[in-house]
Amino acid sequence: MKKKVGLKDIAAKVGVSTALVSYVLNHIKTDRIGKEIAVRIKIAAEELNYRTNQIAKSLKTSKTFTIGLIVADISNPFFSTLARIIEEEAYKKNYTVIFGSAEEQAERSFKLINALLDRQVDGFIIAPAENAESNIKYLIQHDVPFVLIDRYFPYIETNWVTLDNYKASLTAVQHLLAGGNKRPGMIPYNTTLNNLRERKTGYENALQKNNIHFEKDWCKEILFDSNIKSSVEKAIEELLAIPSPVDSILFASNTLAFHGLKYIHSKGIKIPEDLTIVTFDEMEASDLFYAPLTYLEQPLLEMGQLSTRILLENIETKKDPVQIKLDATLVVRKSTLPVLVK
Amino acid sequence: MKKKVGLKDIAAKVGVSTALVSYVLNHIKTDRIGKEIAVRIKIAAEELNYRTNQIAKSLKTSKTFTIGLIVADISNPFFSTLARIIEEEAYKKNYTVIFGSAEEQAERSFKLINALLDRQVDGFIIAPAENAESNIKYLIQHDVPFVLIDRYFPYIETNWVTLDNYKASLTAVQHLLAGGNKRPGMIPYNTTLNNLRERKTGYENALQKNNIHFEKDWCKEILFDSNIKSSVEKAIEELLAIPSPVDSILFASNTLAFHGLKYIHSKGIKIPEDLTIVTFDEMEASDLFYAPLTYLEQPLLEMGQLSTRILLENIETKKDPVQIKLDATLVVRKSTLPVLVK
DNA sequence: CAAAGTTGTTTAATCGATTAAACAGTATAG
DNA sequence: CTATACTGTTTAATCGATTAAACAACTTTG
Repeated sequence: MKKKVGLKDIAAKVGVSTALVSYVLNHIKTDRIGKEIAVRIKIAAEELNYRTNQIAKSLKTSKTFTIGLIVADISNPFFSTLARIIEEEAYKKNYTVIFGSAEEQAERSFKLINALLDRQVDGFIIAPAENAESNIKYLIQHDVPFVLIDRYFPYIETNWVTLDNYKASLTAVQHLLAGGNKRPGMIPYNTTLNNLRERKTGYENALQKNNIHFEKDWCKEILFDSNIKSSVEKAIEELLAIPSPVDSILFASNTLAFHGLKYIHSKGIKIPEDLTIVTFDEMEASDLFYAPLTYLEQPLLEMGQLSTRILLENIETKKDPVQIKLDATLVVRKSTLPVLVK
Repeated sequence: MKKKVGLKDIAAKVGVSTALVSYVLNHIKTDRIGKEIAVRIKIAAEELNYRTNQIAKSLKTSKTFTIGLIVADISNPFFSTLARIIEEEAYKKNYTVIFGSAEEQAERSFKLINALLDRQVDGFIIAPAENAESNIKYLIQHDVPFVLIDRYFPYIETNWVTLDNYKASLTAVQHLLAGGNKRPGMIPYNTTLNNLRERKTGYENALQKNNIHFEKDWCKEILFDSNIKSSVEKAIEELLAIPSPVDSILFASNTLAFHGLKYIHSKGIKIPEDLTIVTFDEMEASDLFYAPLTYLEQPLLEMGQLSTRILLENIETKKDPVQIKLDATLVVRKSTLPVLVK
């Protein structure tokens, strides 16, 4: 690369010390600095196209104005949308975002965290993988500011922003019941991740509250790292094969719903006549389906902005942990249109 | 944050100079260093949980092992998938990725480039916005290594990796004609971006090669920053309103196809019986449609990996510009099934 | 008018590494 | 037995900023 312009070059050109240049360009001690020389320095900086070397600045100030974003998979629309929002919010505050995909693996996430710590990021926004508690504790031990997003660990006292998954499930099931369904089934994940478990709990408690006896055959968990497509197909098959089959299904994610829907469709099952469907997450893909899905929309904008703001505040000065649960919005579409006879 | 362990601490613990510690940990001058002391240094580093401060290292070596990724919109699946691939490839080589969304605005992209240059990124991978030539020239002037991806400027001699858009369109139109269509229409973008223009050129030349007179009413351009939904609807309406309407449509992107399909469907037009459809980009969303779309699949993995590798090579040592056009794969599905009578 | 305060600027240490060059001690060669 | 080469390690400069403290030259104050 070309040799870069430094404070030294400006100082030389104007005939002053680098200290003075630094003061002028950083608007420090403005009251003490000669007005005329300040102007000359600014002009020289402009003429030389000076840009401050953040690396040098960071070394001295131990602040990089950089945040690390670690998600399971940046190509997943949920995370990439968040990433966009976070980057935008960070950019406004002069921060820059480094990201990494941890692929749902705690070990990979640990490596990423360390790689970014080596680069002295000022803090992290993390959607932690299953079993990543140790990573989180590591950050706490090292006093690194961070905010968990989407997922959190109930016994670790820290910042997080997540959906109120329990409530969301409750809402969805209430909606199913209100539409006349008698035997709502669910396809959740089999995982220790708290946010996903709460989706299941919400479902169960909704049944309970409505005095519906919950049959365990109504709920088929999908292993997180299994072949999603075939597991979902098997799950649906089973839900419909029991003596009194479920009349509706709540899917715990758009991926599950996507595969489920394809299978249901291929079996000639009619939605919502034969089966009513609700899913978590936006499901634009079903816009083209004859029965667009009713879904629980997550407030991604709020989630991304809040987590960024909380992080930046924590970087400034240490605060008490903030824990936020946001509400999903039920977007009702054709897949849950009430059908009179069922 | 906790005070961090530095070379100095290791040096103090072992009773040697920081220089020696640095040599040992970086495997330099291994032949000269006492075997026993090397072991003691490594052990001490381990015990103290030493991690090198990349900022300090970068300042001295003027290398950050960081690359900047600038795309129009990281939440767009095309770019987020690329981002994932690029990050993965970079990670393998010990590089880290900083990204920014330029929102298709050259000005924003310029700001991002400078912000990342301030952070001394070693190079860039950029999907340039329309009218961003000046940004690119700026990088060339400053001798910053970079690779353009997806888009490029024909008169700027530099590295780029893109789809062979011309050929892809050609393939798509050939496919339409082979299926018995006589009047293929197209909905491309109205833009100066070369890659998108080539899609239109490919379409036109395909007609020419097959001795089909191209009616300009067969092609309705969509403004890049218009309200896509309504422009597409209007375009389709017009394509079908002419005396001899088109019998097939090639969409220049998945976004266009998505809105187009919704509209076509709402009008009760049958695919492929009444209208045959092909689109650029993956179109998983249509998996749930009664007629999944035939599409031109882009080799994202290759694109991402190649651009990353080319960039890293250029960072190592300056090379001659590499320019690569990759082939799309036509994935044939129901939307172009040959219909005998039309 | 001497002491104290202001003003405008410079000096020099520092952040945490890297690395060329120096150096002391030992081994080898002629 | 010098001179030379090698071994193992340290010294000290450096990357490009920041910033407390020093300083010289004026002003003000009592």
